[in-house]
Amino acid sequence: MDAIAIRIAAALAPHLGLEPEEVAGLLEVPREAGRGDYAVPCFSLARRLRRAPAQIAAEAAAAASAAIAPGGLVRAVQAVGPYLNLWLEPATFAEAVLSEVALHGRQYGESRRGAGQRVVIDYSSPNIAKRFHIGHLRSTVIGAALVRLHRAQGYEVIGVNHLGDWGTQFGHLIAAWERWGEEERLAGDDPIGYLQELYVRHNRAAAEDPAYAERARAAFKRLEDGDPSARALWSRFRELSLREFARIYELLGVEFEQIAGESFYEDKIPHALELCAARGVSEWSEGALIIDFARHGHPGLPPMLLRRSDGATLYATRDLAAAIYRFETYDPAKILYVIGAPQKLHLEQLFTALRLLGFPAERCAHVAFGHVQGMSTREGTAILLDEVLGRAIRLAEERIRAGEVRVPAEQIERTARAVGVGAVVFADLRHRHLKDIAFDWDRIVRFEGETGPYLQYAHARLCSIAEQVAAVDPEAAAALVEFGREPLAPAQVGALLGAGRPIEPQLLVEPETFAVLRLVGAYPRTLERAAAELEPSVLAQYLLELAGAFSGFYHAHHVKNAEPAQRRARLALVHAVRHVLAHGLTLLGIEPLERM
RNA sequence: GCGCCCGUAGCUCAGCUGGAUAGAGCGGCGGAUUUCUAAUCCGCGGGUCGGGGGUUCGAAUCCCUCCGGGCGUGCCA
Repeated sequence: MDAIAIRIAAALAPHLGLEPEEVAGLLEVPREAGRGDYAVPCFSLARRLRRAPAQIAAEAAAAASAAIAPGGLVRAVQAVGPYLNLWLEPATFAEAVLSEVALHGRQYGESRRGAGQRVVIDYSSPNIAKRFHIGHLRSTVIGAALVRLHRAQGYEVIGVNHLGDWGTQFGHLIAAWERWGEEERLAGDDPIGYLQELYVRHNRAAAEDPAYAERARAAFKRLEDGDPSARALWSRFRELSLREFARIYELLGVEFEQIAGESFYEDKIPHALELCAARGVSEWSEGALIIDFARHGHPGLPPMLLRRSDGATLYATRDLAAAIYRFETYDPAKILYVIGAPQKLHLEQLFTALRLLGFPAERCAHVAFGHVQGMSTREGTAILLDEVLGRAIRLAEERIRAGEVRVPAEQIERTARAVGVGAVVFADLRHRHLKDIAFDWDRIVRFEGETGPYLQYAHARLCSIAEQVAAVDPEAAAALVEFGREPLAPAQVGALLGAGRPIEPQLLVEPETFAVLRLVGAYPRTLERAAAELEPSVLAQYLLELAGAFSGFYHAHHVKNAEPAQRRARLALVHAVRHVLAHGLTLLGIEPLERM
């Protein structure tokens, strides 16, 4: 919980006989005006304090009201039934919030909660030799956001791209190549498209004629057994794919600490299987090696296959070897699997297997998301990510050129890219992601309303205000030059804020201003919650609220044309909002723009 | 068959550790610019929170059940 919440809670905590941290956890913003700036519902305290909620609220309100001092943060406390409603002194609140921003500077919002702990995040993980389609976007952007959110909480994060670069699918590919492969086409300008075509063709053939399926299985077995020609082909296909993916990752601003596909764990599989055998977890059944969970106290869980009857390993085997490797190599506090909801059973099996083997499986979590419907590579119905991003960027560029062009000519391309990508990324991150979604062109490349470009626009506007204020009032800009940048010492903050100082908080008291400050003050706890709940959408929704509140302020009040003292105070607000917006957007993987 | 997930305004979604009169955006209609970016803002209309039952002082939120949709369920990943 952040300093602001604790400061607010501190006014009530002693009268409730609780610690400020506990009260801060209960703090909420009443839905309706007239019920205070904040409220503490007392229901959950009833049992602990052994009194009725309404009585708790009434007594605490009476005691807290009596203790209110002029100039303090809390201006009034009122019990309404079981609620403890409180009104803040806007000037004191403004000072409190802006002090926090000044104190932490560009690190405002971050914490060291996770310091000394490691987190492994397994995300993106596309299959090689297939095109990157819109269904792969989710794991990539959610995973990348979780990586950044955890770093902002002080964790050491190892982002792993667990490429699908092994398995029977390569049997299909190799078999297809050996049957139909044309060297010229692989050397052409769309090698991945060609590989995918081969794969699809072989898969279809296998569906009708079991002989093809058999050849695919045999080809993978050869690959796994180290057959040189199979290996050479595989390695070539893999290189071509990585080159293709690199382009997309660059566009999305995604970097991995480790690109370790399933093949990386090939030589780690024996260790995993030995462990299973040694602990008595695995057994042979119908010629295959399995873990029969029913015999280990998990009656409802279907068995997990570790080795097929022909001896080849499976996805599950490699995932198990990967998890063991990660536990033994990194000793992580968390391992997150950012993988679609359809794989829930598979991960449940994996986690249960790890527990049976004696690993702390409770540290593993499946960050699941609904799949994009109708995206099948095999059926050729997938919409390519390239296509989506390309279209979004093109539309963004048209938009920039259509109106009054504020972007310098040499920046238009870059800006269009940021806006287009921002729209697509935000469209994916803005909601909780368990529900399946139907792909919709119009929705994903929208620039108005609750979108990425809306946030970028708010940010650009903030930059523009700051720039223009600096032009008309260089003294104001100079006075605030340290605010929101490097973290400041308390004495420096004191010199910056207060009556007669550069930033006078008593000038930041209008309702629209208060609404903005309340959100700025809530940023640290929002980041904490987004990371703890593994939900980038928590941050996305918050940023929409903040940008909305700022737009309300913008239309109600002027910065540039205000009186000098007022202008400085509002400029500080502008800096603070700009910082939070830029920081939050960056965490989501969206570039904050200065002009658009 | 069994298991899991989802169902809130015409559409897309917030709200879900139970709590005050269920909120946004899009779309529709009507407005706002002699001043900092109209990719903005303000207003209006729009809901038996899938149906039913239960627990509770109180249910969109928890439990049961039914309906609808999706996914998974031993040799794919």
